[in-house]
Amino acid sequence: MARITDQNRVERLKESTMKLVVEKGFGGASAALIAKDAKVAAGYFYLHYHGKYEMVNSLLHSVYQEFVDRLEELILQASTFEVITKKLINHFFNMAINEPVKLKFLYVLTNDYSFVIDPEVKKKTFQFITRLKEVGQLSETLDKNITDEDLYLFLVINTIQFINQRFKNSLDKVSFNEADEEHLYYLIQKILK
Amino acid sequence: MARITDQNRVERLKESTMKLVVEKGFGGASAALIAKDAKVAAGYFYLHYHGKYEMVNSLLHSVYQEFVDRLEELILQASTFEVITKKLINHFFNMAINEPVKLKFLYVLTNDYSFVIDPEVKKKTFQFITRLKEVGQLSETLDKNITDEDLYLFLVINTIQFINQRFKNSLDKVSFNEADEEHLYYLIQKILK
Amino acid sequence: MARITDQNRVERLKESTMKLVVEKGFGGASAALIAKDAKVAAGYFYLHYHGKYEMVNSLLHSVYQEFVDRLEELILQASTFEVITKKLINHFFNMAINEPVKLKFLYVLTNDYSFVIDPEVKKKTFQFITRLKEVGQLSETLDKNITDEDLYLFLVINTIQFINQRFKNSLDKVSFNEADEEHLYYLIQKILK
Amino acid sequence: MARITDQNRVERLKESTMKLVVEKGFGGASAALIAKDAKVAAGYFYLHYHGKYEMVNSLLHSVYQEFVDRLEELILQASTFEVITKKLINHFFNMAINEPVKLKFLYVLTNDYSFVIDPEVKKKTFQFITRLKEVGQLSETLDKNITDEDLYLFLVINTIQFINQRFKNSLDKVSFNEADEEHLYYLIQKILK
DNA sequence: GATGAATGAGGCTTCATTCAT
DNA sequence: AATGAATGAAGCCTCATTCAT
Repeated sequence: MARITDQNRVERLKESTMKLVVEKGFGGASAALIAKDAKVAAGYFYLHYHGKYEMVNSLLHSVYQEFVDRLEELILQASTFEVITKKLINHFFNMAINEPVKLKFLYVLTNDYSFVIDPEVKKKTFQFITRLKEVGQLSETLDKNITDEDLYLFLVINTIQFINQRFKNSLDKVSFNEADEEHLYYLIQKILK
Repeated sequence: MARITDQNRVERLKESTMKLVVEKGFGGASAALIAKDAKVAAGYFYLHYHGKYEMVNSLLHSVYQEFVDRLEELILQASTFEVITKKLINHFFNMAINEPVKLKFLYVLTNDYSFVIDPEVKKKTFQFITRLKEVGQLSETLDKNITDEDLYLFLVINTIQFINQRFKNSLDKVSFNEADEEHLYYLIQKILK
Repeated sequence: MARITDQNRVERLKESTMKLVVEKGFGGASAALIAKDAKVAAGYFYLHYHGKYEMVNSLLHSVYQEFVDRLEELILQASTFEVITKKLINHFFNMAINEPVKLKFLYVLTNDYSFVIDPEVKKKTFQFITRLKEVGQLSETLDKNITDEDLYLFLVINTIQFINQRFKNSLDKVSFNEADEEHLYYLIQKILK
Repeated sequence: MARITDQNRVERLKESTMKLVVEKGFGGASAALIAKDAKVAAGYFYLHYHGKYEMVNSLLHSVYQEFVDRLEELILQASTFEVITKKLINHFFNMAINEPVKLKFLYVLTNDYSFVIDPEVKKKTFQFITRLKEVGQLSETLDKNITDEDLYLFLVINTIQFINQRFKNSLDKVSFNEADEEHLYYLIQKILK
């Protein structure tokens, strides 16, 4: 019971942190504000993290890790390049719909020189990307000129940018449908050929 | 008569601001740090701006405006879609080589929910983008399925992301050559067809 | 010619200083604000005073001195206690009408523990007050129980308070007429008998 | 559970604020100085007030309110005009003896154009003054020519001025005895008749 | 004489963090 | 485990003052 309460607290804290970091930036999201939004005491998160930076960084990594896990999962399922690609794009669209704050958080912090994804994690990510590239090239569904960086750029970064461009340009709630997803996939596969 | 405003001071201030905002984020780039880096008195920039936010925002807009001006210039020169596209990509590569900090600054702040490009400026930008799309579609060098947002995403955002991915992944000085530019152009034209 | 210009500058500076010290207090009346209001360069008054405090203090003393001079003049004219009293009250009402800012300035700074009238000047003032008391007591127009301090309190401080109470309680321009002056004189003479 | 707000800290803060505002004026009493004098952390009072001005203003109002409360109390006790008057004067002498800083603080800030007593409070005060005037006039112990403003001036402002004149003119500790109080009462009742 | 750009000490305030409860 | 009162370093900014022109 006590355990459950605690998990709720931590969960609320994470949600509030992501929301406020997105809205106000790392500096603008004060510990007091986050705590208040999460309905948690000001000093609460020092029981779980060493400081504000560590908390945000740790959140960033767990959000990023989710993506890496999904990427790994897709690679290991050993399906075709097209399917993997499609499913990866779908992964981000699902986030956009179900956890928009999380996706915005990922967007904001990955485009920042003061937060850097752990080199080990990045390395592992690129191992999967390399693997994916090989899958594509073997089946001749991927342009030979495309490097790992290109693949990452168009598949991952671009998808995140596509969605966030929508979030930013509209003042209302943004909705994404299958047509949007198809459209983006259409564009991306054109590059990757 | 009194001293004339020293343009070198102002210039140093701008450079230091961009550099530190890139390195440490808006919050991490303290006024004292910026002033020190610019070899200027602590309160100096309050003679030119109303506050730190205003200074950074104003810098962002003037950097963004440079891009818009270049875009306008290219559109008005009435050349082909391909030439305009190529020259636009070249514009960012030139920035990457000659003014890397400025490009990083543009990258960081355009990917942030707490800094927003003035709607009027954004609107004007998209008028040029629309114009460019029309040029492309008339000459049948641009895929009909591509929207304004797509064009902006692949031509502008993507180019900035491509370059910054390089900056981030390498610890050393990054250099770009014509081959890189060609490569990116090759990829982009594939999408735009 | 140059001399005339200069005198105007200094005069404007004094007026602006008094006005702003009244409105915003000593701390709130910044040197820049005063200079701007006086249409004078920011560093101008350092040619005449050693600093802001010195300027305000010197102004206070010259305004206070005006009163002392008037008091002396009245005493030396060797008229009756009643006439002197009436004319002293009239002196402040004239200030209220013709130089309200000056009177407010005097009011504000004399009711302040951080500005103190020079002991020498105060001493001299009380010599005149003592002299006045003697005049009153000799002619039996002044209550024997009244001390120097009482006389100063009711004649000087009270008159200033009477006028400033009016200034403060009304939002519009305040006007004083002979009836007001008569009324105050009536009240004061009741005390002094 | 967390610590309970330490009322001693708050009390010390109030004392130090009043003391330093009296000694150095609002501008001269810096937040750091006040905090140090109160033996409290630099940012402490922002937990209780929104800023320095608000703190001082709030203090002024609570000090002024004490006087209004006393005035109300005296009016409601339905005694004679003379008794009320005497007790009111006594109220200020008690403050002078027991809480001299508080009285100086009241003196300094009520004689300042940048601090204004809340109009509602002022209005209520004058309702009591009017009531007092009526009491005086009904019992024919108050001169019919005396207005509300006069009554306030001589009873309240004057008493405060009388005491503060003493404080200012003497370098040593000032003491007040019953004779002083009698003396002032004697003078005031002469006016009010 | 007069200006006003520039300085930098110091003001007000915030806020990450600690710790008594 | 959780709270929130308290701290104080550090942030942003103002402004009295200087001095090159």
